[in-house]
Amino acid sequence: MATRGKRKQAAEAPEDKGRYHHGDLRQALVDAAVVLIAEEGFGALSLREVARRAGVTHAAPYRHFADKEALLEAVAHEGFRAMAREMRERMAPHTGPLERLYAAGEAYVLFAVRHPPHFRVMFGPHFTRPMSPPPEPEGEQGAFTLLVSTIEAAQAAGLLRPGESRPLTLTAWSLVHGLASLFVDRQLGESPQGVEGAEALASVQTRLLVEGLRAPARG
Amino acid sequence: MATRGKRKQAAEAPEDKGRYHHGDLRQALVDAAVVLIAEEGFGALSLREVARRAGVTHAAPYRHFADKEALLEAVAHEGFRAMAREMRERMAPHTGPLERLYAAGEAYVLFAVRHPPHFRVMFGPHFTRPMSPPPEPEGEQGAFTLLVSTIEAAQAAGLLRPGESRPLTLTAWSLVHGLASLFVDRQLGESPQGVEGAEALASVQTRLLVEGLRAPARG
DNA sequence: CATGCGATGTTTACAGTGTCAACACGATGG
DNA sequence: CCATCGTGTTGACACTGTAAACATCGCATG
Repeated sequence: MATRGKRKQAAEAPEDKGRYHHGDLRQALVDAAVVLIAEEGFGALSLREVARRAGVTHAAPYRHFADKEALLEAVAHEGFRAMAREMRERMAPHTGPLERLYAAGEAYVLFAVRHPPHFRVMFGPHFTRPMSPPPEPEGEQGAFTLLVSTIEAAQAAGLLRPGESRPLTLTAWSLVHGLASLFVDRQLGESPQGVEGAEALASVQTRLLVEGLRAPARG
Repeated sequence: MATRGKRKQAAEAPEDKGRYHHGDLRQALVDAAVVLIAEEGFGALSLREVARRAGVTHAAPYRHFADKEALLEAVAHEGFRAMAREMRERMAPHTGPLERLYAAGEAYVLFAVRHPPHFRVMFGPHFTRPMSPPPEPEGEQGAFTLLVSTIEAAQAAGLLRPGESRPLTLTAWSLVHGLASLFVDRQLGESPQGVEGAEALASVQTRLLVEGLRAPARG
C-alpha cells in the first residue's frame, strides 16, 4: 500500500454488486443527478457536482458518458421506462377499456408529479441532438404505444367514437401532458398541490375528457 | 478626441430613439437572447454571447439585469404579452363564444409554434426563484384570464356544459398547453410539422375538445 | 502464482462562463 | 464650466465542460 494512494472505502452499500472500483458508478451518477435536480433545481446541475456527490473526481463521469448531455439522456431513458412501468401497474387491475384509459392518464400525470426531475429532463429543452429512443426491455411497450393501444381497444369495444385513432390519441396525450407540465412547472398556483391533489385533478380531467370523446351511443 | 477613447459608432440603427450610449441596450439584449436560442438552442445561451451579439462587452448587461435569470425573465414577460396579444387578435373577428374559444386555443398553440424560444423560456425549468407576473399594460388581459372569461362566456350562452368553470378551463388549458409543448419539444415525429400543420392540428384538436364539452342539449 | 492488459478513476490543463469591483466615459443639470 | 450620475469597459475570481496523460485495479492468460 503506497502511502499516497488513498483507496476507496467501498463502503457505499454493503450489498453492492461488486463491480470494479465503485460498485456501479454509472447508476450512481444518474441517481446523483436526479437528486441534485430535485434539491437545487435544474440550473444547479453540473457534471462536477454530480461527480462530487458520487464520491469520484470530476473527470470520472467521462468513463461512462460521452458528455453532460449523455448523462441527461440516461436520466430521460430511466424516466421513460419508469413512466411506462407505472402506467402498466396502474392499468393492471382494470379490464374495462375505459377504466384502463383512465388509469393510463392518471398514471401519466402522477408520474410527472412524483418524479419532477425525470419529467423535466424527458421533455425539457436541454437536448441539442435528438434523443435516442429509450431501450425497452423485451416485449415491454413504451408509454406512448401503451396509450395508443389502450385507445384503440376502447374504440374497438365501441366505447369511444370510431374513426382514425391518431387524433383521439393526440387529444388524450396532449391533455395529460399539458396537465402534467402545468403541475411540474408550478403554473397551477391556487389549485390543490401535492400528490393527492394531483391525483384528484388527474382523475377529474381524464374522466371529463373521455366523457367528451365517448361514442355517440350514450347509455 | 482623445487618442485612446474609441467611441461607439452609434450606427446600429439610423432611427433609434437616441438613448444614452447604445440606443436601447436592454431591448437589444432581449432580442439577441431570443435569436441566440432560436439559432443555437437553449444550451448555447450565455450572457457573454448575448452581449457580444449586442455589440457590447461582457459586463454591460449587468447595468440592465441583475443576473442571467433576470434577462430570461424579461424574455418570458415579452412572451406572455405577445401571446395574449396574438390571442386577442385571432379572437377579434369572431363574436360567437365557441368561435372565440376555438380562436383562443388555436392562437395559444400557434404562438408556441411560431415563437419556440419565448415559449420555452416562459414554461421551461430555468427559473430558480418564482417568476414575477408579467407587467400587463393598462386594461389588457393576460392569456389565462382571457381563456377563463371566454369559457365563462360560452357557458353563460348555454353552449358549454354549466357548472364550475375551473375544471373546464383547466381541461382546455391543459389541452392547448400540452399540444403546444409536444410541438415545441418535437415529440410529434411523424405528424405534419411546420406552421400550417400546427394550425390544422390545433384546429382539429380544439374542435374535438369543445365538441366533447358541449352542453348536453345537442342538435 | 506471476504478469500483462484493458477497464476504471485521477491529475493536470485550457477555454469559456457568471459575477463582481474598479475604472472610464459622456450627457445632463446647476 | 464643472460635478454628477447613468452607462459601458477592464480586469479579476471561482466555477464549469472537456480533453490528454497518468495511475491503479481486477481479471485472464502464461
